[in-house]
Parts: sequence; C-alpha cells; structure tokens
Amino acid sequence: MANLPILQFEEKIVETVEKNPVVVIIGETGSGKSTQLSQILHRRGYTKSGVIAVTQPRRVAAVSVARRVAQELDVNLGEDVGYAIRFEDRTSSKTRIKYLTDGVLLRESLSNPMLDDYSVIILDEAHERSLNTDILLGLMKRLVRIRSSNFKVLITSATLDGEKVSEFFSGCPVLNVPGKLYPVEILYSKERPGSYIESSLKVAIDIHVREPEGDILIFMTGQDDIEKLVSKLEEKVRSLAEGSCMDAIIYPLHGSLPPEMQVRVFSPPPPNCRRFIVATNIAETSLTVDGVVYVIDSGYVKQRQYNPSSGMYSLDVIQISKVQANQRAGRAGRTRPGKCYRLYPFAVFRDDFLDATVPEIQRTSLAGSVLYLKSLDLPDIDILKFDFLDAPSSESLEDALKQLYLIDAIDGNGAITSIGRTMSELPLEPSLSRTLIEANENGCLSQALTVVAMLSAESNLLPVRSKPNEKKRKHDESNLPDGSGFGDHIQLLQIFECWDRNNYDTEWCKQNGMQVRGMVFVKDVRRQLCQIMQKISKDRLEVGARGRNSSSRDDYRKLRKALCVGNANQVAERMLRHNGYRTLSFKPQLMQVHPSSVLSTDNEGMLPNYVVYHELISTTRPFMRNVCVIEMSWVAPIKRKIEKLNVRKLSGGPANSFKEPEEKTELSKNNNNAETTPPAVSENVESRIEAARERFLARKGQK
DNA sequence: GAGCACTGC
Repeated sequence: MANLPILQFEEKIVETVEKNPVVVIIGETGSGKSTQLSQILHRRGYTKSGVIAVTQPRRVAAVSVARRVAQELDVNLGEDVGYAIRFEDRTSSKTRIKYLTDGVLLRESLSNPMLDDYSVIILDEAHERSLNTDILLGLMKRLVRIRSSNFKVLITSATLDGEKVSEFFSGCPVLNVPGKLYPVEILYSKERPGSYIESSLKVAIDIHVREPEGDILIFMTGQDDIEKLVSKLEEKVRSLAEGSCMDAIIYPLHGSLPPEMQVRVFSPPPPNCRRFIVATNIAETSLTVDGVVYVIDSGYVKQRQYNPSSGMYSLDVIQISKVQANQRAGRAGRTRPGKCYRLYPFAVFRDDFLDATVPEIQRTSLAGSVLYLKSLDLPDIDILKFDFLDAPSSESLEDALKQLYLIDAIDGNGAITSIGRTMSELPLEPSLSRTLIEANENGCLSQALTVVAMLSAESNLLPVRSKPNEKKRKHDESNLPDGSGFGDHIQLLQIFECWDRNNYDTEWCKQNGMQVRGMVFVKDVRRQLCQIMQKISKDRLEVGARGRNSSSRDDYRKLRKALCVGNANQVAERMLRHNGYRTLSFKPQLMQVHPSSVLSTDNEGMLPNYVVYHELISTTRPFMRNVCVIEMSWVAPIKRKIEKLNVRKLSGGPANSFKEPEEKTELSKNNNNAETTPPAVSENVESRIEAARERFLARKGQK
C-alpha cells in the first residue's frame, strides 16, 4: 500500500479538491485510485460532515474494494467502511466510507434527491460509461450547483476521455495519477487476417514455442469462436513433439460458463505449464487473470445494440475502441513486462478505431431511464434536454416516451402518471413493472411476481449449450412443463411452481438442467419485488408460488391479460396466411417466433393470432423471444391508443418547464442562482438534439 | 429449426 503511486499525489489531490467542487482523476490501472481516494479524503476530514460514497459499475468490485479498504484501515467491514449492493446492505450508522454500485446510488437518489448524507461522491470507472454512471454524471452536475460548496464530486476516468469529462463540468481540473503497470510491447499485424481464429492460433503457438514462460490471454468475440479456437489449440499442442516445449493447458472463459468453470483460471497452474486463456471481453474488466504476460487481441467485440425505430436489439461483432484496445493490452503488464499482439495494423488502430466505446446510453432502450428521470420531478430538468455527457438520439428518446405512453406511465402530454410513479419504485424494466401493477388489480399478483422475476434472470437459467450435453438436455427438458399452449411466460411460471413444490431443491434444478444460481437469483428477486408490492398490494401476498399449488387456467388468463397491458408496446399480429408476425407499434417488419419458444401451432398448423413478446432480437432474422398468447379483444384498446399517439405532444410538455441550460462557466462559482436562469427558446433545444443526433449518425456511419 | 457479449436496480 505504501508505495502506491497515488499517495505521492496526496497533497496535490487534497489541495485541488479543496478549491474545486468537481475534480477529474485520470488513474491508470494499478494507481490505487479505487481504494486510496476515499481514504485520503477520510484522513483529511471529509467524513466529518457526511459519508464518502464511491460508486462502482459492478457488484463484485464494490464488495472487494470495500473489503480491502476495511482491511487497510483495520476496521470491521460494515462499520466504518461498508458497501451496498442489491440484496445486500452492509453499512451502519457508523459507516464513513461506503462503496456501492451506481444502480444503488440512483435508487437512493429517488428517495433522497439531494443525497445529503454524502459529503463526497466519487464516480469510479466513469470511462466505462455505464448507463447508470452517465445518468449520475448529469445528476452530479446539477447537485454541485444546488448543494453547498463543501459538497465534492470526484470522477475517475481514462486518459482519452478525461478532457471531455472536464469540459462537461465547466473545465474542472484534471489530475493525472500514473499507474503501476509494467511496460507492454505492442506488436501490430501487417494486415487484417482473413480469419482471426486461424491467426490467433498461429500467433499463440508461436509464442508457446519461442517465448519464455507466461500465460497467454486471447480475446475472441463469443462462445462459438472460443470453442473453435480451444479445440484447434488442443489439437496443435498435442501435435507438438513431446519435450520440445513446456506443457500447456487451455481454458475457455466466457459469461455463460458455469461459475465453477470460470473460477478455474484463478487457481495456480501446475509447474512448468503454460496456460492459454481464450476469453470474451469478460477478461477485459470483469475478471482479472494473474500470470498473463502475452495478450492476443482480435480487435473485435460482440456488442448488443438497440434500434429505436424498430424496437429491435441486435448483437453485432464490431471493432473495439482505442480505450478497449489499451485496456486489453494492459492485461499483459500486471505482473511483469509483457507483449500484446494486435491482429490488425497500426493504421487501423489509429484511423479506424473510435477513441472510446459508444456509451451504453446510445445503444439501449431508454424507457426505464426516461421514467426514472421523470419520477425525480426535478423542476429545472426536462428529460429531452437533460444534460448528458453524450446525448442519446432524439429518436431514442421519442421511442422511450412512446413506450411509456402506451403502458400508461405518462399521459398524452408527457407528464408522469400515478401508475408511472409506482412503476419507478420497482427495480424492473417498465414493461415488467406495468405488468405487476395490472396483475395487482387483476388478482394474479403472485403469478406475475414469479414470471417477472423469472424474466429478470432469464439468461442465467437455461443450461449451457454444448454439443455433448445437447442430447441429455433435450431428454431432461421434456420433463419440464410446456406452458399449456399459452407460451413461454406461462412455462416460466409453471417451472418456478414446480421448483416451489419441490421445496426449492437444488437437485431438482440439476436434474432438469436449470442453473441453480439463476433460480436462487429468481427467488431473491421475487422476494424483493414482493416487499415493494406489499405496500401497494390489494391482496395478502403469499411468499411461495400460491401456497404450493399450481395456478389454474383462470389464473393463466388473468396473468396473460396483465402481460398484455404491460407489453402494450410489444404486441405482434400474425400474418393471414403464414406464421410470420408483425409489430403493431413499430414500423412494419416481419418477425418470427424464436425457435426456442414452447409456443405451438393448432390443428391447421397455425400459430395464435396475437401474442406479446418480451424481446425482439435480430440474429439471422428478427425473432421474438418469450412470447405469450393474448386475445384479440384485449388488443383493440391498444390499437386505438396507437392511432391517437402524438409523439410531438409527448415530448413537448408544458412550455414553462423549459429552461435554458445553465452557462458552463457558472458552475463552480454561482451555486445559488439555479432559479434565475431564463426560459429556453425551444429552437435551442431542438438544435441541440439535432446536433446530438448527427453526431450519433456520424458515429454509426463510421462503423 | 436457431443460437446469447457484459453489467445492474
């Protein structure tokens, strides 16, 4: 700890924080910023007037960093130093330094918008640009303006992004804290390889044969590529003459591996053995593998993006950004000098790669975030001109408003409704929280809680796909309920009820190919939602899935009706002559039911006329994932609402709520004149949105 | 008859 680089900058940091409400800290990997910044300010008395909060984008980071700081200060975790993540609040009235996920801080700000428990808020890892951190950046900008001048905000970022964040905060000071990485030699390819699997294979074997010991980390885009490369590597390594080089052991590493397979990379390798770790970008930030000396970087990543005009997600392989490339290279220099082999030429890195990754706020549906901001009721903040570091497109904001309108969260003028207020209390995407509220009116809340909890965890539930497992899984799956012809939501309900009847037995999960951890998560989510709904619930809520009984067809019908209301923006109508569907509320497009669905055809081979879907995802074709059968009579009111829809009105709002965005230079000096800013000219707003939209399109065009 | 990168309340 004593030799952490950041400690040499203690005086400078304290002095700068003293004089400025906002400071940006550029701290490279190994600088100790996550553990030391809070302690420095604690030493200097900043915890006398309040708690120091440090946000993290990931749960594990919040927990492990808090644990580390408690150790260094020699206090019990949960007392002077604590953490708060979903389902787990380890803080007390004694807590002075609190680590928490950015999502938890957003929740707290819902009940206490001034966040006045905190004297200092540190947004750590802001360069990752998570949706939550981006919203917090906007809220912090407002907060330093309206709270007293001894409230401090620190933002840590990456080299390439620091100036931009500083500009956002009226040119606040930027401090550089060097990291403690060993030098990493970067080697570029002469040209882009035809196949980065083959190219990685060749480079990896070259390293293995020629270079001294040290593990090799290879960045691939997804499970498929990883499995292919792993088997090729195994074959090649076997074919090397025995004794010609050291032993090798090859690990795949990606998110859908069961946890016990993931942690294998943390146990030390056998002696005289080189490890090959073939990973997705899970190894870029989330998991740190010790012993890596060589990195092979394909230059690609698989990324999910949302298209607001079609309401569809797609998963695309795209080029990484410079920040990502540097992060990957840094993985080679953690224990000693390393080498990074980039499978692309320097010119591609310099000219083609974006400086930073497109922030999440520009690639996801914003319905939840827009509802969140509306529920804050900030008199001086209007969602359409909320001050974002990078603004989302107006198209994306309009899509969010449209979605919210169709599920009654906002009215025709864009104002939040009482339903919308209740929805914002629930830690769920809007379609799911609306479903719960309707189910409560409907008398099927218990069932809806189950389905909604299952959907929140869905990707963690299904067994891993792997060739030898396939047969076994098919066989096992036939033992699971089938949704009784009503689709996937009902099946999810039936599965949970089955597990409930089996006393939440983990063996039952294993026998049926369900992921134990995923199902336990569902139980936790359901319990949490239960507690929140208890306050507004009409019925008494049994904690179990209807007292160990199965739901009836009547329950299913009520539930499907609630799902229809909650997913009013995601209704699909079947084509007359075939089993393709089209959406009602987005521009017309043909979609299919995902082949993994349990939805079945009738005697004539036709699928139901109307369904709602949970998600629209384009892979080889557009697919609806998780569909539920609904009745035609339920669709009529939705159709009427869509016809009446006027997006301009939704985004207009009352004219007097518009205010000129404050002058940037005023931030640090004038803390108390928030109310004196003149009303904005709407042209100004529109031109800002238009400019943001053009920036967005330009970026998309570069791709 | 297709396939899912990674987080989080």
